[in-house]
Order: sequence, then structure tokens, then C-alpha cells
Amino acid sequence: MMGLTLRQLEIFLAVAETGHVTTAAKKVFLTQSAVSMAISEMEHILNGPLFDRQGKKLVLNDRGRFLLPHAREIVNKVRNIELLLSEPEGELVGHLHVGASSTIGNYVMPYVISAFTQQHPKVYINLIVGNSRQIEQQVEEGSLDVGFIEGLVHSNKIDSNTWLTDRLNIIASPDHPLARKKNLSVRDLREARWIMREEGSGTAEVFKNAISKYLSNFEVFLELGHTEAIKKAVEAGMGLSCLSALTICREVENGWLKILEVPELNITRQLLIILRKDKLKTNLLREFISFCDFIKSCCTASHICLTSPYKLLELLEYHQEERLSA
Amino acid sequence: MMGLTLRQLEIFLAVAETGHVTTAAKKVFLTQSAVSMAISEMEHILNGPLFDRQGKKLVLNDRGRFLLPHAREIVNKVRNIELLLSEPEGELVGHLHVGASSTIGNYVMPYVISAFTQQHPKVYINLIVGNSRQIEQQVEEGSLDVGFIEGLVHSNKIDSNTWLTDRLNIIASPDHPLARKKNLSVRDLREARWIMREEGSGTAEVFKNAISKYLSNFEVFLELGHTEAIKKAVEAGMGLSCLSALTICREVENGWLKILEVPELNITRQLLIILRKDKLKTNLLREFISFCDFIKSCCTASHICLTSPYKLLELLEYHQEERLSA
DNA sequence: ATAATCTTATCAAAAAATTTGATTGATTTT
DNA sequence: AAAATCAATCAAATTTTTTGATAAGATTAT
Repeated sequence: MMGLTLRQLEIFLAVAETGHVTTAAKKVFLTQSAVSMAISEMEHILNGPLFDRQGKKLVLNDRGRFLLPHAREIVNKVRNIELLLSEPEGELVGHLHVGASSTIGNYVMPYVISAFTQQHPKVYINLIVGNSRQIEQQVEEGSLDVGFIEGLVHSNKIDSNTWLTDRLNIIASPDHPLARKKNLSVRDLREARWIMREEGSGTAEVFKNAISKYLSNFEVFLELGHTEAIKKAVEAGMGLSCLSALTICREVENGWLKILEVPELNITRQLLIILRKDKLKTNLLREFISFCDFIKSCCTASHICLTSPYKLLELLEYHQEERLSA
Repeated sequence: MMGLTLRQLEIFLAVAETGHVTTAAKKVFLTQSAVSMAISEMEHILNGPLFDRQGKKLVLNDRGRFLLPHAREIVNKVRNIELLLSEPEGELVGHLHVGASSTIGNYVMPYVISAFTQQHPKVYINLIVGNSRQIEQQVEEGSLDVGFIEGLVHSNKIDSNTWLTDRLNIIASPDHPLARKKNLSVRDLREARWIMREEGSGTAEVFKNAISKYLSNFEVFLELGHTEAIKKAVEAGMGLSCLSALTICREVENGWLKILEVPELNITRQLLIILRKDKLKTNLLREFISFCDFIKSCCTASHICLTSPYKLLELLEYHQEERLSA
């Protein structure tokens, strides 16, 4: 008969997100009837409905949509505080939700996470891979603790810090005619067959923009859905491509692919670490970010250390010592 | 034994602010023992004390000092939301999802929405523009609260009300030979060059149907994808077209386009407001619809008031007064 | 010092709330 | 047309919150 409770806000979130009382009930470990009553109670307190009942579905109405982001923020905030204050000193424990855009998520984060959890065995890290926009949105709504993206930040609720610098390299099979040529220029690329990711890939966009300044008739010869497929096609000599250095350094180290240095096309971009502005940093989160900062300071533009886990682990011991002495 | 509750945060604030359990108890209308137990429960949940017990006084420790501003923010936020959402007489708040078909969405709704949100600054309106069929479907499935369409309603789950009456006008450049001729008839249009929207446009369909009764060999000279492009082409004297009055009144007012009055071709159509039959009208939705009804009652067939935002705003003040006196 | 007066913490009992299980009526699926 | 699924509702059961009583520690006045 009084004010809203946190529990009600949590239940509201579950219903809003699932659209169904029953599934929401499972999510919050309650019966269907408890959830139904909690929602009616909220609607009573707030003097009007929050959902339109469409048969079996509950769809947010304008009032519910107004409440949703606030409810999210409040619940997240309280959970953050609980975590932070109840965290025992000493060994790091907890679950971290990390998101990363495709390139970072597939080619960098596995090493980072593996190294970090090796150092902190009681930490569990959940990695979500998506496109930059999705990751940013999930960081904003609090379902991710931290995100790693390639593009720019759109929301004003998010703080971003530069992480690694990524370079887009033009690659060819070592047997490709251009691979042996020295002092390449864009004009040499005129006749090349290009193998790229499909429309919508951030990397492909950037490259097309860059090269179309020099080659008016730039055309893609083959579009493939996955970076690995592109590398295989290039290795097989089917043509050239342009990929993030992060995705190809192992192949380059092993001599399976060759980077073509074209001075006009020196394309780099910043990778970003993003967090909600008002995010409370738990010990775990703080430590994870400091770990990423350390990696940043270690890795040169070549990023070679990220391609082989054992090299990263060597650096770690050093990191550990540095921290202890500080 | 679970998470923090809002009540606990409130109690914590009272104790932190007064420094005494007993006075805090009075503030939150509880007994001393209830407050004492609530605080111990919090300290248990958060795995450590929040206050130093100095004799009879409770003084915040570092953890408590950390919690204080956050607790304040959370409690305030919830209370604000309760106030905003529960006061029926209070300021209008919420997120409204409005859909409109192309002509209405591009040429009418922007003014309507701008005027409405100016009057209700805490209201956020999201406008989706699509074709009539898409809008109807989204209203039916509940992702839109209200829709504005040109055609007929197909679903039996939807209620429709007439809104503005739209007129399709034949337009020409003021320099066009036909623009000076009086008492035009359809026969005068026989030789005209017609510039129309592409196949599929509702407006174009309606006009073709109407004129083909009189001209058997009606042919389109140029098809363009956007209404704005058609207007420019007609202004440039490339030919005649037929467009909704809503899209051209500004150009007509300024003398850039001239309407050709052809008595046989007096083509009008009703614009509709559509809602799900079972939609519960929140205050916001009710107010928005009443606002649209008001616009309907103001606008004559010429729709001139919708072409200039400032005219609409003048009408608004009148609307406000009328409502208050009712 | 000592008694009187406060105050907080704690416990069991009472009150209030949340949650459940069962049922109903509506909607959707087969 | 029948079966299955789902949300709302109600009374009963459970859990949580609050109270009243009491004990123990601190402050003040004597």
C-alpha cells in the first residue's frame, strides 16, 4: 500500500523484457501469480496501467516505456552497490560481462580473458560478441559491464577510452605477383581482384572509403561472410584483401600471408574501451580494466603479443610484480 | 537474506542524517527496534559495518560514507518516478509511439509533434514513417500506440476515426500555359506532360484512377521517387503533377506552384487515425488524440494552418484555454 | 561514585507483506 | 471443435517486517 519496491522494479523489468508473465516468472524465480500480482500492485501504486494486455501478451504502453529505462538504471545501481560493498578484500571473485565487436571479440579478447582468468581463477568472464552498435547499447542499458568497440560512441551516457590502435593491412598470398614487388603504390593495385566482407562490415567500409580516393573503379571480386574464409581465399591466391592486423598476425608470422605495404594506404583506427559514465567500479572491474590498460601499454602497433597466448602470459608475471611493488 | 531493499536505503538515510536510531525511527514512522534491525540486516548483506558505534551515536564509516550519496540518489529517483507517474493531474510524461504513412508523416506530423511536445516537455514522441499497410500492421501488433494513414483499414482489430480531409491538387508552374487559362476542363489536360510518383504510391494510384475515366490514353511522362523531386520538376516547368494539398501548400502560398482547378477532378480522401480496438487510453494518449481532434476541428479543407508551425502554435494557446475552462 | 535517564541491540510475538497452489475465463494452437 | 496455454484472481501458506518487552552500555545529574 506504500511506495514501489526494488523487487517490483525487477519484476517489471522481467515482464517488460519478455512480454509474458510466465516467462518473466521463471526469470525471477517466482510463480506466475506472484508476478501478475506484483505488476497489478505497481499499476495500482502508479495510478494507471503500464502495459497493454493483448490477449496473452503484455506490451509496454507509453507510461511503461517511460518507466523502463529508469527502472533499469535503479536496479543496476543497487546491484552495483551491493556487489561493490559486499566484495571481500583479497582474492578477486565474481562474474564480469564483457562485450566486444566482431574483430576484437574473435581475435583479441579470447587471449585477454584467458590470461586474466588464469591469474584470477575464481573470476568468471562472459564474453558477448556483436557489432559495435549492439555492444554500445548493451553497455548503456547495463547488461554489459564493459565493452570493446571499433567505431565511435553515440550515447552520451557512455565514457570511452582509447585502447589498442588497429591497422588495416592489405594482404596477399606470398606467391602472388605483387608480393615480391618492392615500393608498391596504389596504381599497382589497379588490376587486383579483391576479396572482402559483405556490405555492412565496418572494416570493409573503411577500406572502400580509403581506396576509392585513388581508384575510381574499385570493385569487389568476391564477398565472403567470415574473416577466416577471406584469409583462406587469399592464402589460396584468389586475390587480395584488407583486414585488421589483429586478425592476420599469426598467418603473417608463419609466412602464410604477406602484408603489402602501400604508403598511400596507411589506414589505422582506434579501438575503444567503453563503460557507462555512472558505472561503479568493483575491484574486479577495476582490476580488469587496469589489466587491459597494461596490455595497451605493452603492445606496439604490431600487436604481435596478442597473437600468441604464451607471450601474453610472460608479460603477465611482469604485470603482477609491478602491481605488488606499487 | 537477499538483496538490499528500498526501505532499507531509506532507513539508512534517516540514520545517517540524524546520527541516532531513535530519531531516525520517528522520521520513518517505525520503532527504534525496527530501525536497529534494518541497519544490522544491511550491514549483514553488505558484509561489513556502515557505521562506527560511538557510545549512543552512530557515525558513518568509510563504507557508509560511500553508500550515502548513492542511496540518496536511488531513493530520490524512485520517489520522483512515483510522483511523476502516479499524479493524474500532474504534468504529462511518457513515450508515445506514433506511426504515419508517407505524406502525413513527412508533411503533417512534424508540426503536430513539435507543437505537442512544446506544450508537454516531458513527453517523448517517436515517429515511424511507412506505408499505410505497414503502419496498420504495427498498430495491430501493438508496437505503435496510434497510427495515421491514408487508405482503408483492413484488420478488424482496429478502430478508425476520420481525421483531416485531404485534397489531391493538380499543380503547374505559374509560367505554364495552363496556369493562366480560366475555366479549365479535363480536355485541356489532354496534351499535358505528367510527372508522378512511381507505381505503388497511393496518391498516384488514386489520381490515375480518377483521370482515366476522362482520358483513355493517360500516360506518365516522368516518374520520380520523392515528392520533393516532383515539386522541383513541376516548378521548373517540366510538366504537371497531382499531389496532396498537404505537401504543396507552402509552395502555393509563396507562388512557386499554381493549383489548376478542374471541376471534374475534385479528388478528396479521408485521412484516418487508427488505434487497436482494445487499447487502453492513458492520459498521454488521450491528450494526444484530443490534440489531434482539435487540429481537425481547426483546419479547413485548405489545411493552411499545418504548413507553418507558428500558426499552429497560435492555435495551441487557444486550445489550452478551452481545455482549462472545460 | 551512584542513581536516574537515555540509548542501542536483541528476542519472541504480532502484524503485514509476499508468495504459492488452485481455479477461472480468455486466447491461441492443433 | 477440442486441447493447450496463459493471465488474472482468491484464499491459504509462507516469509518478512515490525512491534513490545527487556537487557546492556553510555551519559548526566546528584
